[in-house]
Amino acid sequence: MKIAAWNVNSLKVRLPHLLDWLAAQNPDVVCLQETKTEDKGFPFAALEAAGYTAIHNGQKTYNGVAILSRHPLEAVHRDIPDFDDPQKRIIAATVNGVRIVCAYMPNGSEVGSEKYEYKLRWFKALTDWLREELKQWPRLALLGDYNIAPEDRDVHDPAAWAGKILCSEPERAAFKAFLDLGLSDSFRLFDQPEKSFSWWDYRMMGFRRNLGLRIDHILLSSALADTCVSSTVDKVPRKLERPSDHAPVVAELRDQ
DNA sequence: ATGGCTTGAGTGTCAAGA
Repeated sequence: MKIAAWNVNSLKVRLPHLLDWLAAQNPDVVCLQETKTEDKGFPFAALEAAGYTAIHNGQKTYNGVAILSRHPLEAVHRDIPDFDDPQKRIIAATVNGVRIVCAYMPNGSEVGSEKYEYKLRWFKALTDWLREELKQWPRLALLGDYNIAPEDRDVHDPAAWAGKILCSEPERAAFKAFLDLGLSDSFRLFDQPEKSFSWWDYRMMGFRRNLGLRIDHILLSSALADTCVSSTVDKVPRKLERPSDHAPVVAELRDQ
């Protein structure tokens, strides 16, 4: 089973790229972040025609997450339970016995800001919920835009980013809390090229100069990590006209 | 140089992203 995550930065704008990418890569499951639309604006019909059923947790202008699948989606769940949050950042479902959790994690704006405090509270709530999900679903994948670069090697200029948003120690500790649940960063299960990133700033020719961060991740429970045969970043869509600033990340799982 | 692009909202210009 091939699973993927992609922050599309507006599904309305990126739908042609998404449809081309689905046809080229034929993933079984795709988790989308920043659809930036309500359910009524979601392109269910176009995705159905491409062979995908979809579920969406939509919001106007900001956020919005979706799961696309070639297989039936079961036990659909939206939002973090018992966490009061109007922002639509979580959708989950079970596909072929694998619990898929799609997350658009908060950006945080600036270290010390209100949004940063929200970010840290949000991560704590997600971690607490995942601990319970893992009891019910030992085969679990957490995919999406984490808005955290876990290590200095995930940052093009670690000195410039030291202590800054996406790289601060409390954020990295929040990422490590996922690992402490027994999840593995699928990308680091394999040898990877130096300076591998998943996001590049639109400004300053960030992509051409590879001034990026690796902030989009696929974490796998131990039962799933044992079946993982590859984990990569697909930079091809980032090279297109009018791209998302994020590239899709992809992991392949051996069938059980 | 705290800017630089892109998007959605809405039609002038700003918030938000990372």
